[in-house]
Amino acid sequence: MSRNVGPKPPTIKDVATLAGVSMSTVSRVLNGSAAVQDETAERVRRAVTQLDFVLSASARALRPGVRSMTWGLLVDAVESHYFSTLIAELDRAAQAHGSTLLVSVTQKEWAREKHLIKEMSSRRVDGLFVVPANGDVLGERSRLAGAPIVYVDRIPSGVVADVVTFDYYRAMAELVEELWDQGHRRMAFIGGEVDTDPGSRRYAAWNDILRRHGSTPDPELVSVGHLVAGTATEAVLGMLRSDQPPTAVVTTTGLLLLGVLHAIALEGADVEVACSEEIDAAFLSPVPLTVVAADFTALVSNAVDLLAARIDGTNSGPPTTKLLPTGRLRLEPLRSLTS
Amino acid sequence: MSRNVGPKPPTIKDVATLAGVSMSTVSRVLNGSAAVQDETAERVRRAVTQLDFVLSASARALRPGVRSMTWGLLVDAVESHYFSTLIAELDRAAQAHGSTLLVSVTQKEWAREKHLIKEMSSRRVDGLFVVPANGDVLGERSRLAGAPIVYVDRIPSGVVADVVTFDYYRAMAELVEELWDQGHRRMAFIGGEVDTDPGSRRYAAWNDILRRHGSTPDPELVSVGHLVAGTATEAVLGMLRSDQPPTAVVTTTGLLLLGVLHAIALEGADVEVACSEEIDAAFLSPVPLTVVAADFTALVSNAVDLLAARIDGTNSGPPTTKLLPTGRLRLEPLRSLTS
DNA sequence: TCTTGCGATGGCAACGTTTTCATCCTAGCG
DNA sequence: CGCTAGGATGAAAACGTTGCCATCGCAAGA
Repeated sequence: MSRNVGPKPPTIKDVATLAGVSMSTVSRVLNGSAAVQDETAERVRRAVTQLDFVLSASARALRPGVRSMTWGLLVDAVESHYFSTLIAELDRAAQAHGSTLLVSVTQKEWAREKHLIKEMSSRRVDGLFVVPANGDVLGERSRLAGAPIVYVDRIPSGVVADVVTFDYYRAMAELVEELWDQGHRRMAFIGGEVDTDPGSRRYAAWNDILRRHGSTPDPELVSVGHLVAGTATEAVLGMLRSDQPPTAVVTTTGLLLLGVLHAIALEGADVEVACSEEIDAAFLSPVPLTVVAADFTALVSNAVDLLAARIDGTNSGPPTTKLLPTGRLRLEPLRSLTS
Repeated sequence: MSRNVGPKPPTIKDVATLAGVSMSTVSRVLNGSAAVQDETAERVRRAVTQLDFVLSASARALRPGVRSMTWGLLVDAVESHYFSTLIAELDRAAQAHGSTLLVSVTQKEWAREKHLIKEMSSRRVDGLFVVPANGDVLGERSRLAGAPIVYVDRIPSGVVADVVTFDYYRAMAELVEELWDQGHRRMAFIGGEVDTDPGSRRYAAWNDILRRHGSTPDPELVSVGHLVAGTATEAVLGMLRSDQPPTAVVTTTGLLLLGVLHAIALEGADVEVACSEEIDAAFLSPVPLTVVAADFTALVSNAVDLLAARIDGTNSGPPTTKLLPTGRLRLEPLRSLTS
């Protein structure tokens, strides 16, 4: 049970001693917070490299009013392409800004999100990006003090807060409109969670557009609550094998799209498919596909600008919600089933 | 430019005052580090909830010998399924252990990896998981003191360190052997970076197995250095259109597999494909597919056990390298091109 | 009754920084 | 030559927490 003690990391005091100056001077050189004579500064810098010294973020964070140059990102779950893209873009943006991004996972549990917000705050991140989980029934979210928060992609329930997300309602509305224009009258809807954002916005759009055209969605063709691809596959198989199969299938996430395509490939069915998210294997689809193209770079740059303005106090106005527009991508199958 | 100052978060002193005890007692209650009378403890706990107090991780980390109950994960890049799986599993494991996982991205740059290791150490994480980037020519990696490090998935170059990875050499060797046994004599190899781990292990296996069978890989059928799917697609297209097309294509990552399948789908070619990584859209493949199945749960639990033992000093022996075995998955196409 | 021992609690130093304040030195000016 | 202004540097007080040590009170044993 020998304690694992490597040689303790050097402190600012060690650097000071080696350079023959005071701790204050070292601090000034490292932060550029005050003028230091060139020669002295050079000596300090040499000592720093020689000792391979880095300032202790913990000790630094203790002083009030000091930026940690660290941002936090709380993501609800780590499934799909969508999540990697978000992290990659945010990390790039943070790096460009000179900050470090720390990521953690809430597993879609509100209790965990709350805990992690506190945890990150206690590590004194300058600000937080959060993909909110559901479950805040007591409106606690609004009472979370500490670092400023920008909610990303999902709209948190029952709180006025800074949010940046895509206009998922409009995106889905356009998908359904397009299918309608193509003449499809028997469309199926395969969805995930529809009580919570952004599933709720997509589901609402689906219903609204059909009703606007005087059509009521056939309950046989609506199947929601899917959390994995497998159940979506089964649902679609059932529909395709019925006496009145759909001519088009609308779905929401990339995960479910794979499930849907699986069923279609198994049956060799000839239906049109539309999805609210992209997937990178889209070119393998056996049927025509329309997907919503979301510009994550725009999402991230909006979120970053907003958070940065909150952090440095440039923006102290009321919370804002920003809905970003989306594009659309139509893909014909490379190898049609019916060829 | 109004400073964004919310009401300062409460300190342990505030809790002590409210509960009518000393700071020491509050600390004892919160850490369970010593006996406190039930009634007193209860009063403290009430004060804590009333003030919504959380210990400052920064201040706490300042004391020597105190665990932060935080682990760091440095990942080289955020592409592909592989990466999400790793994070998800590690996060689960950390949570089960009672620790928080902080993730950051090295973007495959050694300088950034080094900086982030220092950064995380300065935040006093108890230990680090690192998917190493390449570029450590000076052997600096071994001189990184601070928290214990377990390298994951990739073997860092030129350093003796704790590593947990899959046996990618064996996995690739088995793939090639299997194709050989099936009678394939013109196999193509599409690879990414082959100078660095794990690409180098895979490339070596490919070469070794062919040579062992007395066959020399046809240079026309070997194309490496692909970083995106597009170039792989072009390479495979060229091969398929030549007068002596391959009968099988071997590739390494999920990203490249998609590129390969794209070419095959475009040409309507009838070749066998093998890949060293899984993809979730495998069922859409137009041709038979053999993929290596890697058990990430095993990878993570091995890494976690190792790190935990290093942290609490249970294991202070020399560094170990662990190569985990892999499985194999054969998938017939749902809808064959030639049907 | 006096002592001893122990359980519960409080006081205080230390952890590694930043920053204010004071001090020192030098150059410039009368 | 004397005085001052100002630039460079050092000393020391926080920041919020933990752990050692001291103190206090009370019960048990002599």
